Amino acid sequence: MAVTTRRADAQRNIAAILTAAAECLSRDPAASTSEIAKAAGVGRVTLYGHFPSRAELVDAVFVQAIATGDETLGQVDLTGDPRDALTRLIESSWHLVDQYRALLLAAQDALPPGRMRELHADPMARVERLLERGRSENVFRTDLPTTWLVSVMHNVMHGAASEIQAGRITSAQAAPYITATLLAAFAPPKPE
Amino acid sequence: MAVTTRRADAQRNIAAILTAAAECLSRDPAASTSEIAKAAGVGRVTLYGHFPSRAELVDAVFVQAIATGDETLGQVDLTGDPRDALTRLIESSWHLVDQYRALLLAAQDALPPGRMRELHADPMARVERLLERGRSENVFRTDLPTTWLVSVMHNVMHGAASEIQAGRITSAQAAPYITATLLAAFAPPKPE
DNA sequence: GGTAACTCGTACACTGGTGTTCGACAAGAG
DNA sequence: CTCTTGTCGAACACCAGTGTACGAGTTACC
Repeated sequence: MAVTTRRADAQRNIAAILTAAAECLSRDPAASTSEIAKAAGVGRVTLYGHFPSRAELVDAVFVQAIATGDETLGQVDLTGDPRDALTRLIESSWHLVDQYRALLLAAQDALPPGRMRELHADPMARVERLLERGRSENVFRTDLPTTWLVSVMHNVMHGAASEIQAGRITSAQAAPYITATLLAAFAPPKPE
Repeated sequence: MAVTTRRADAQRNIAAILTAAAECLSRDPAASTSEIAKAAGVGRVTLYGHFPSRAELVDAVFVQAIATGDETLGQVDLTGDPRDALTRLIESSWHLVDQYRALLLAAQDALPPGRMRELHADPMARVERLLERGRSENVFRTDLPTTWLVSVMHNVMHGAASEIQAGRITSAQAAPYITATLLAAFAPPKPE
């Protein structure tokens, strides 16, 4: 974008808008630009001066969230027994999902279809790589496509987030539930 | 509802609106009352004459869908090995989910929170009963709450519906994937 | 201190839906 | 055949949000 020389206060405002948007959208996925601007201590016009539309703002917020999230995920030790590695990865991923759930909903109906998946490419590749390794070591099942397993992981986590929001389970219970469920779902089918 | 004496054409129109709404909402969860009225071959005013608000219309459509769906589910044989019974139940449920997915999204943001769950009570009880039986026969795991297992089933199915919509799997593949995943997830943990 | 970049509030146009009102007209029930 | 019930279209008020235009004021930069 050739950010040649933004004035200092402009940069400060952009940052403020970004973090305010993250907060507001996490509280209410349908938060309006007015709310966000107010929360950022900035006029609505200023907001539109930096982000041409609400959609692009949401996109920017989401990009940032993915970036920091993916960085966290990058620090997870994925070596050793794939089952243990997956447990660690789930733990970390779950925290992120739990945290960014509402933001994700916001992105879902503000961004063009496919954009979400595009942005999730890196974290998804991480999971896929681990699953592939587990498959080659015969500790994960190979009778279902890897992409399906990734999808299951994704949906179980988001389902857990819904359960929490509905008050049926607590955030603390969720992680072990998810882990227990997915490890069983991903194990090779019994020889029977 | 004290349907004392509706005139015949009124009843016909109500039915037409209901089925038209089901169609429209299945195509586009955000379908407007104008679209629905037009599809029903009825004036918008007539629609409002029978349903006080869009929300109540969506509710009525949803109630109807649940009723017919639950009837279908009632015909599934749930006796014998719980794993086989679950397979059959998944098969039937999956068809319904696949069919009514968009309608469900419509209900999600037109109905007050909790209403959906309320309407899902019967089909959910059906699943729970089967799971409980399987648990008592030691073919389903007991280390996780039944409600959690129900939630997993729910989310895996809806995840599959998303995958189909995104064109990543086909409707035919979905059922066996779901079954294979859930049977593994619900089995008792290995003694190890 | 001059200048360009930036911000602010108010106001406005536009959009797309919801729900209501009106009066004229059609159709079913008895 | 009449009267009630229902229907129709067009028009309207309303709402909430998005994005734009203007002009005056402020702030950073050199």
